[in-house]
Amino acid sequence: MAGSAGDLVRLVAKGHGRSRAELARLSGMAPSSVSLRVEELIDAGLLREDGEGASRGGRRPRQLRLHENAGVVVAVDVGTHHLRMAVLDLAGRVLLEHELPGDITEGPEQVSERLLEHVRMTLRQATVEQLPLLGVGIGMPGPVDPAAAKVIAPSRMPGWNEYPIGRRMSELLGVRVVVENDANLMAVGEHRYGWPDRDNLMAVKAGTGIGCGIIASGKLHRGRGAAGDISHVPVHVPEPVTCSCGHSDCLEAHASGAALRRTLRAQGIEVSSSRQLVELVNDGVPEVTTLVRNAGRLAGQVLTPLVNFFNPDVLVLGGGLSAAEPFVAAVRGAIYERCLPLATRDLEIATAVTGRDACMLGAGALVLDEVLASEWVDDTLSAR
Amino acid sequence: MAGSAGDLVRLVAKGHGRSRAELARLSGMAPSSVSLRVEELIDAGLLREDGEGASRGGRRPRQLRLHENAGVVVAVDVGTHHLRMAVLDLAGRVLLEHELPGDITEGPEQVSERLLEHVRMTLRQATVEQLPLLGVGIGMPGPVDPAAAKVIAPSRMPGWNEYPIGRRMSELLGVRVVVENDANLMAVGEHRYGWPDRDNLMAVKAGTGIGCGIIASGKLHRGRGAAGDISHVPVHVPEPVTCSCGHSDCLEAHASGAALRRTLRAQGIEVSSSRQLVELVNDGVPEVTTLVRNAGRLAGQVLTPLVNFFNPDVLVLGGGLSAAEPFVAAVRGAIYERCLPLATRDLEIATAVTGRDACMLGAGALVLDEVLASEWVDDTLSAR
DNA sequence: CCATCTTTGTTCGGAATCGAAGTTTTGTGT
DNA sequence: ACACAAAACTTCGATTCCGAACAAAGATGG
Repeated sequence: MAGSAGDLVRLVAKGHGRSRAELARLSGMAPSSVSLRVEELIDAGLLREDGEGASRGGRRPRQLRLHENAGVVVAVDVGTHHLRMAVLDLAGRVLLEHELPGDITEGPEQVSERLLEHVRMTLRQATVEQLPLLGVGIGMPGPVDPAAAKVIAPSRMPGWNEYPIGRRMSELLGVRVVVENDANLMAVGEHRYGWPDRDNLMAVKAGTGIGCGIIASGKLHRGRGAAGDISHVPVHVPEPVTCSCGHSDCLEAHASGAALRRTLRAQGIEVSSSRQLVELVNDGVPEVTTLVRNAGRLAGQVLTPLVNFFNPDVLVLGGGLSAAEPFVAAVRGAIYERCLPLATRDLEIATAVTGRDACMLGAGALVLDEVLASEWVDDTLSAR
Repeated sequence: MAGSAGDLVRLVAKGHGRSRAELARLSGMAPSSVSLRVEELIDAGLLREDGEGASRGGRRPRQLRLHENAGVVVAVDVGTHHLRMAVLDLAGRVLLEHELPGDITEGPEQVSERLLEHVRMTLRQATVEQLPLLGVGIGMPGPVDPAAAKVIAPSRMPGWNEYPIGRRMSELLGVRVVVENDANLMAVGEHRYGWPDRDNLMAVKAGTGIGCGIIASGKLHRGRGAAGDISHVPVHVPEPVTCSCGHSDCLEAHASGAALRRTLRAQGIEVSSSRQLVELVNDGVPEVTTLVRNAGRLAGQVLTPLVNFFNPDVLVLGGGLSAAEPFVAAVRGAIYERCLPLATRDLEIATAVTGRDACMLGAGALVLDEVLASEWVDDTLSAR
């Protein structure tokens, strides 16, 4: 019925449309139509007025925002050793957030059971108790087929291949569920929360594994579904290490958190997580620092041609290793040294603005996009 | 006035909308509105009916096409040693086409003078004499700033830096002129004429230089303006050769047509053009074949990570060297050997469908997009 | 402090768009 | 050969949407 109500809601959600006049400009609709439509959306409980903004030389705009009681989404970041979860309102603001340890190798049944339990528990908390759940976004540390909402051909997740986690959660929670790769989500999250005006962005997630998410023209680029893989690019190293893919000079086999821990173990230094690795770097343990710096150099070596090729506005460095300054410095150095001046002139290289939350927030942003693009908006409108 | 007439024309132009019913489905407009609007467009001379199509179980559709007398665009491919030119109708069909030798090092004044003269001469030919010129698309063999319609920082085009060829042609011809890099245009041309349903495509142009054009989600990806550069990626070679960028292991310095000719000259074999190079390969001259195969291997080595990263549907090989079978075979081999199975499983690797016309046709497609997205459609409608 | 210009938002009549029902023309099944 | 379904348009009344003028609120500048 109401053809373009969704457009208006989406503009408000992204923070681009803050007043009726601005919505009219951005949506191309007539100011009068926008006014009417906004009135309906307010009546339906989707939008609400939020005081007045600053004048720009005339009457002050009556600011609009999404009504905080309209509904919430749940965003989940499933890591190899943790489960992070948040409840977001429709504008993407975090209402609740918590993390618990986990182990993805326990297998899909175990993990999704635990996940489900925690989602339900979280939704019973006072802050969000009465609010309808509209969707769930889940990030997984491996290749994902978003259409089927399954993990496919994962390397460090035994038992997960083809497990239909999306369908399962969707059936049990009764809402739409989107599943996506964690590096892709990091790109989405950083784009949405950190660099909303930069339409071409690469986000490198260097943690236990190494992956990259791509935002092209403001949208997540998936290619045929596997885009962003940088883990099996050959790098220049003296000693070959056999990778899971069968080659011996893959970036992942030499520069991932897992690879670094393996090397340290051979030197008699036992490290259990990427976080501990970074602590050792910050404590100034020379062997570890050298290793991490070298990993950064290798990552930079791989990223250089990709930056020339894709020519992004921003290169975001995230994941556990990005908390280690030598890693970041080495990546920066390699890129500035070897990329074309034309490609680096206006390039921003930054660590993740949203830090450890990037993937989780990306999951939220993705499912929010889906919800706001769905029939839900029109249905809610016509329901009252 | 007529808000969405342009959408309909564009759908017909792209070949997606072939009947009123199909247009209604694709545009989202009501069938009745489409019918009325189409009637107007036919009256205005923009569309015409073109017989009936095959039935799909009911009444046969009355097929629509752009009226061939509505106007034309000129597409130009400025090469280092040639000038190719065509006149296209609004649907992108070639009406006239011709090539003449040229030398880009003569400088911008000389070349654009010659270009202008030939455009004017071509437009006086009987086939297109009465038809209004609506735009010109120009491809240049170097980096281009499309917004300013200038060449920037070219390496093999002395005198061209910042030369405002777009503005100059536009002033003298009185129509809009778009200027774009040749590899980008090859991607556009191949996407439009060869792989219209594949939305992610890489087109490698291996001729005198080496470049790559990117189609992401169906649109030309420009990044910050320099996207697609693969010429200065380091490759593994025994003997360093200093490149114009100051490094010694750039792909371009070892695998471009210019580099191969230089190497052959050192061996006492004088070759004047990429075409002659390919002839020698086809004649089975072993030194040349080895060299070209090695160039293909190097190009493949550079493309491998890019294919993993971008994960396209299609990789198009074009430019002079792509006519040499050993070059193509070596690229294919390198990619299938080292890319991820997930990335190559559904990947098509093909030589340019439109052959030597790719860049020129891409220039036409690009300017056609601009014309059909401009006010021209609405103006023509309201003019009668 | 008042006139003027800007910007925001609303009112209301006319025009464009929709959508449901109808017409035309064809495949399909019996 | 016939009824029936299906697809491609067309007609026409009901609705929506636009756009120009207006009202509200405030900045600017003498």
